[in-house]
Amino acid sequence: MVASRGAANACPPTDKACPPPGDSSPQRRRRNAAETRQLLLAKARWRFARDGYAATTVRDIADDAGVNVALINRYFTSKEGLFEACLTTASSEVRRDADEMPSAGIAQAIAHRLAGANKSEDLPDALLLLLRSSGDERIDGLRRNVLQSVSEKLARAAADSQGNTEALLRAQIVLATSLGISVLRASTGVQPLASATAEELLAPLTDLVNVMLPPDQEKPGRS
Amino acid sequence: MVASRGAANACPPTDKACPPPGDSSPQRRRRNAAETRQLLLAKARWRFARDGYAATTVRDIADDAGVNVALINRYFTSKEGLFEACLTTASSEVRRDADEMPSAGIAQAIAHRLAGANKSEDLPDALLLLLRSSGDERIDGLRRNVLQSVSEKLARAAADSQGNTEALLRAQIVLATSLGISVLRASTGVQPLASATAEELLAPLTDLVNVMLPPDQEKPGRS
DNA sequence: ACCTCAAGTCAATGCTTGTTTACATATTGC
DNA sequence: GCAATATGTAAACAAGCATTGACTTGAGGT
Repeated sequence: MVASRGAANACPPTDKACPPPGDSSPQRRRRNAAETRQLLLAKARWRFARDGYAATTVRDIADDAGVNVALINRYFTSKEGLFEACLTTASSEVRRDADEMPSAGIAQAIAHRLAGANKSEDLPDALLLLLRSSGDERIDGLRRNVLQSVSEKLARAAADSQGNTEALLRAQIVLATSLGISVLRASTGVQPLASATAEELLAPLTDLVNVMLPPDQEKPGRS
Repeated sequence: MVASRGAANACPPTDKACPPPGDSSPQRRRRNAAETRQLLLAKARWRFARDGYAATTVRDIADDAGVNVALINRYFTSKEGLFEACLTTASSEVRRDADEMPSAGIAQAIAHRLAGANKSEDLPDALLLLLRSSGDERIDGLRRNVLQSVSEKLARAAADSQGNTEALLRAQIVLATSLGISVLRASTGVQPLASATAEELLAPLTDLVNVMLPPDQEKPGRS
């Protein structure tokens, strides 16, 4: 708390001893630009999603990747460039996922994505990234665009007719639920939500999606 | 983007020209410890909730309050102490609000809180603060405790019988929805959610609460 | 085998940050 | 009014930050 003299910052936001997953790269050629670029991207994405932009230092990312800090500036020109690259890849993942969203079984898809039970497992990180800001206006615009179009796709996937404003609002509330669950799971250990499996999430989310994104035109009964 | 040489940080996370509300304090005695302490607390809470812990500088807060930076350390001993003070006040507000939650009309209460249409208006900030971390384990424990107990209260307010695990999970999902809506409204301008009024939020939230926190024992029908 | 250039490292550099020390000034009890 | 003290200010400190240019080192073509 009170360092003897002029302690600038005594808060490691994430335990250094908790590195991003997938640390064991079996055979990695010692010098391969494309490979280390991808590695930096993956580690950065994990840190940014978990700790936010400001709390993440480029040295942390470089250490996670096991390379020198200067490579970040070489491959991405700046910390902000790296963040933008992370956001771009995450955005396309989320967009693709929203495109593949089936009209039936939306809740199941969401549950599996949130629990990270899917093949990729890093989709929760992609969602979290959409809530992190670097402070740059242009990059924040990207975030807003993704969220907007995903919510529109979600609204259309349910009731594919008119661009009803309330349908869009409801879709954004479902999106807010997904984001909120991601945040709660990642940054607070609230139980039982934090360690709920996809199967356990499925039942509540099914009810939620059914009532918020009604496949038929008429609203559900409101007691 | 690329400052000529050794530019450390070129990212103002929040526009300096967008100061916290309630800037006009009509008559303020020039020297009043309790008053400036409260002022610092209010401005800090706004910044922390909006930009997060790491992206907020003590100089920003002091400038918002119109006082010298050193006063933060005088009254709160450190930046982290100030953050903890913010979190403590916000926690008690959220706890009190959860206590006053009526068994009927939960959705209405949530909608009004989220839209900031209530008297206090700063409850969305209190919710956002519960998602912000300084990296300190002890303070993060406070956050977790509040979220846990609020979700338990929420679960009991709906179905006040058994401490069913699934009921708790559902309550935490409702909490996640509230937090997600707060974040989306505060940090991304996604429309129509960002500028939805309490009245517009009411209908969807009523459906959501009715299905997620069933007042009766039997589950709603799942198609 | 060697030469070359990409891939990676090292050691500053200047800036920002949180914090503190020394100083100024208003307020209050007498 | 006058000291005593609470309240606020200014300047400086040390550490950490992102960034950069000059350097080493390894892989691949000839």
